[in-house]
Amino acid sequence: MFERKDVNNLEKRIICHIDFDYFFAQCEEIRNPSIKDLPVLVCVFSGRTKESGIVSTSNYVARKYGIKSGMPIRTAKSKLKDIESVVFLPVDYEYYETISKKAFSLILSIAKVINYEIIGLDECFLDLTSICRGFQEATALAKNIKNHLLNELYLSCSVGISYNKLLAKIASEYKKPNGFFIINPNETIQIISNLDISVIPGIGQKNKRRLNELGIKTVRELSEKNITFLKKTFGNRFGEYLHLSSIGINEDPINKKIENKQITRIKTLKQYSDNIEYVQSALSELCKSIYSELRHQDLLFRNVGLIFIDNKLKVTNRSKNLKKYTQNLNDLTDPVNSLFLEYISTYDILKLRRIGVKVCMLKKYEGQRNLTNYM
DNA sequence: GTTGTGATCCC
DNA sequence: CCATGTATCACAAC
Repeated sequence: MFERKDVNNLEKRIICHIDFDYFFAQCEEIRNPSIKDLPVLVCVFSGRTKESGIVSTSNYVARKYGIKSGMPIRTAKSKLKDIESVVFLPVDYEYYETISKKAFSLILSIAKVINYEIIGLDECFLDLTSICRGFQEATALAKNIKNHLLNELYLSCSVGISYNKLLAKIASEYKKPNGFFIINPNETIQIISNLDISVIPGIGQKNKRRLNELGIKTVRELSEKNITFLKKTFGNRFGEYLHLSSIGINEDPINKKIENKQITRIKTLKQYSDNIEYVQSALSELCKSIYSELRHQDLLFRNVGLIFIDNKLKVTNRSKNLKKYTQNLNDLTDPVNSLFLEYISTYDILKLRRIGVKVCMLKKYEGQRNLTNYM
């Protein structure tokens, strides 16, 4: 009884964050080790022109030259124009997925955790509270995991251990790549205070800039701001989150049962287009792709949305709720078509660059059969 | 509460 | 004509 109380104390948890290093590019290195010492750039080619698209992930050799995620391929090429051999590869999501699955099943075979959370293809949290007696045991376990990943899958990762998710993630980030770092409770403030605010998840380009404009650059400076000020400036929820994060407090639970809330498919058109039939056929492809994902996950949906991105990269959304949950393809394509026609009717000239289809308000199909009697 | 839209993040 | 694809959340308006 007393022990259980301890385990439930959120301050006393043992949380481990594992992050596979430069994952997509590392997968390519695993497939073809001969490219290891060259800059490797895994790219999303949009198909508009031969070179249009962005860099998804690059290895650390490429990063030395200033290559970053999200950078246009053209920009990356100009940064690397003096380098003799550079490897540009298109994303091969399915291949990365197979490596990812192997890696996580290996991790879970070593750490018999009840509570874990997999995020995307390259990240997970493990709650080691109930299987380790302290950070020391957790360290041994984590190093064991690191070794197995490296020896069996040739995969390097960075690991952070601390007593909550926020700090575990900051810790894994801290010594990347192939890193390992622990943040003990009594060291938290000292370690995080001098870090840039961008180490806090949720502070990206926009929020970093806003905070900088308020004179806040480091975590310490953030912690010195009044919480009511932060709430007023950034909204209640995010403001409170910022304040608590700045002093290392985070009580987010680890839970593996986070279900998809939406499924989106976005596509860049080959050329700007106001040709209705052309766009409609593209939309129809996206619908089919979403439909197969819905079937794959056995999900019903109740909301259908469209995303339009025009030649000026302005984003517009249109969506509508359906009368009830459904899994029919027609219940997807019909609203998509009507939303599209509604949207274009408000424009004289339309230059679409990218289009997207989204379904949300998702629900597992299971059990639904029993409920139909009552509907 | 429900519904629709835009902002932001991360890669 | 450099700028992907996907997910989550806040918030306004009803």
